[in-house]
Amino acid sequence: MALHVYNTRTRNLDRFVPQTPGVVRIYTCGLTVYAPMHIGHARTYCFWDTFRRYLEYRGFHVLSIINYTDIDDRIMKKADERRGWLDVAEETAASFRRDCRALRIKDYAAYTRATDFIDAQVDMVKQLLERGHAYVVDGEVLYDVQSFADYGKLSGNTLEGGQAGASGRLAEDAGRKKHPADFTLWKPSGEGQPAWETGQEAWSSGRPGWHIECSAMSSMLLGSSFDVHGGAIDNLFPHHENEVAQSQPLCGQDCWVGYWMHPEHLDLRGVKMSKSIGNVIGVENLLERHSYDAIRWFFASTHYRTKLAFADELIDASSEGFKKITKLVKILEGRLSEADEDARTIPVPGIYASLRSEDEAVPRERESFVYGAFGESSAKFIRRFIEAMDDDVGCPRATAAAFDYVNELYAAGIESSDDLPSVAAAYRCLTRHLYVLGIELPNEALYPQLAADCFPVAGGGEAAEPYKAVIDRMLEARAEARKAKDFAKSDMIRDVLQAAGVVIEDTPKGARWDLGE
RNA sequence: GGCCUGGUGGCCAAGUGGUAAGGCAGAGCUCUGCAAAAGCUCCACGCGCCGGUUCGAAUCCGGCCCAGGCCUCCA
Repeated sequence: MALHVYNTRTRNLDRFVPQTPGVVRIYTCGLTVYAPMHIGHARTYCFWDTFRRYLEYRGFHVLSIINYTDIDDRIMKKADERRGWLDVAEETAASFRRDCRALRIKDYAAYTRATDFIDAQVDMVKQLLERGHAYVVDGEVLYDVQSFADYGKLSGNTLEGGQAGASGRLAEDAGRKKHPADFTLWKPSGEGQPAWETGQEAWSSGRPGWHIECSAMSSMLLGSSFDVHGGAIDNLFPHHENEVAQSQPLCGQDCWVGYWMHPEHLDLRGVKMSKSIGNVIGVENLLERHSYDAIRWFFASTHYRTKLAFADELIDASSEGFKKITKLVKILEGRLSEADEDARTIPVPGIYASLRSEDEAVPRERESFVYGAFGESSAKFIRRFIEAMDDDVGCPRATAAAFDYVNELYAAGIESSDDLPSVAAAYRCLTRHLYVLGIELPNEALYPQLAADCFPVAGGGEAAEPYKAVIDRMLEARAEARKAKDFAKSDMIRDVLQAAGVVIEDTPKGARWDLGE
């Protein structure tokens, strides 16, 4: 099976074929930068990051851009005499970047700001007016939805239906709008608000409407037609519907955007998170309570088009299982690090290539994951992983495959295996695939190719060094005491270490220790 | 009023015609001086309810019940 994704445009699971072979162009609707990133945003952007990582795993070159809506009433409301609206926008954008990095969301090729593309937006409004898709009322430019036959096709909201609930505004807009669904392309700015000159008589100065930004920026940077347009489910209507109405008539292509993908929302115990209810959890706050990898694993455990029930206890439960995986990685890392480079080198390269099907883009791995004692398990895991991810980015099945893989490795005795090349192959296989899910476990010495693609580690790992010698000495003393069957003494030593947060496990090869959480 | 999801074991969650993945929690066993870790075994005769199609349905069709979302700024 080749990669397929659910396409909102066709309401179908479509085979994923980018316009330019080997290159995927993605535009993602970003935030309106007036408040910091919250847990819901985190889910959305973690999904897009995983999607991007999987495309890259599959051998595609990905060009993805994201926007900041930096001109908005809510931003201006936050401004005061000390901080102008642009400062508010910039500060919020900077915090978004920080939060994204903390979640290991890879950098986008570009972060566009709506106010940097005013000219492109004005130009687009002009064209829409010329083509008869828009009209001017009192200096405001409105899009004429009835001029676009396919209006409503993307979201399923037809112009005929859904007017009852809008009756209040209907009266208000009567005589101004030709149709209640007509939306703003450009509007005059209020008193003291930022305004741009357009050089037009009928709509000389003002600011852009929300929908025109994304249309203008995406087409300008990615081309008149591109592969994937993202955002989250709430953007489907009206935002994406309106974007199509604006862009399709001007793009000169049969189809403006090939694939529309809409990740579902996250909700808190059945209640939608919203600012009015006051149950918004910021990313910063979340990261104080859970590690980034526990969060990403938790996100991966539910399909992106399924509503995700969120609660701290659910992340805790999920990370209980996940720990078993990261723990194995740590154990393997420890064993491999102690060995010479020669002893752990994987001798036969290129076996991985045999797992590819002919018609697929070529994964860039050159490492031989499938090797030696655990090769069978690794091959099975890779097949299941690809099968799951090819089927509409099926992360939950990919995580299940990872659990089974890890269980098989444990069962095959990898913990105490002296066949280090085999251990190294499994280690790479596991960490490389966790990487796709946003779990980064880089080790410069053991897997430099992967480490090069990971975020730099913020030196926490070395903190234990000064204590290592002391702990090792105490464990030696404990081993002697156990040998002499002086269990009172050996348990005492263990208690002391445990009180200090050192977790001890006895293995056939001696005691193993780790710093607990 | 219109449009649209979803209801799977104590909890989370996969699974779109072939006889219920995975995780958490729970039980027993093995190993161990003990503990920890790991392993093994067990844990939904049933997938909201009622009908129907089919050799066969959690999966398709019809009806019903329930929960939720969107139609207004929202990831």
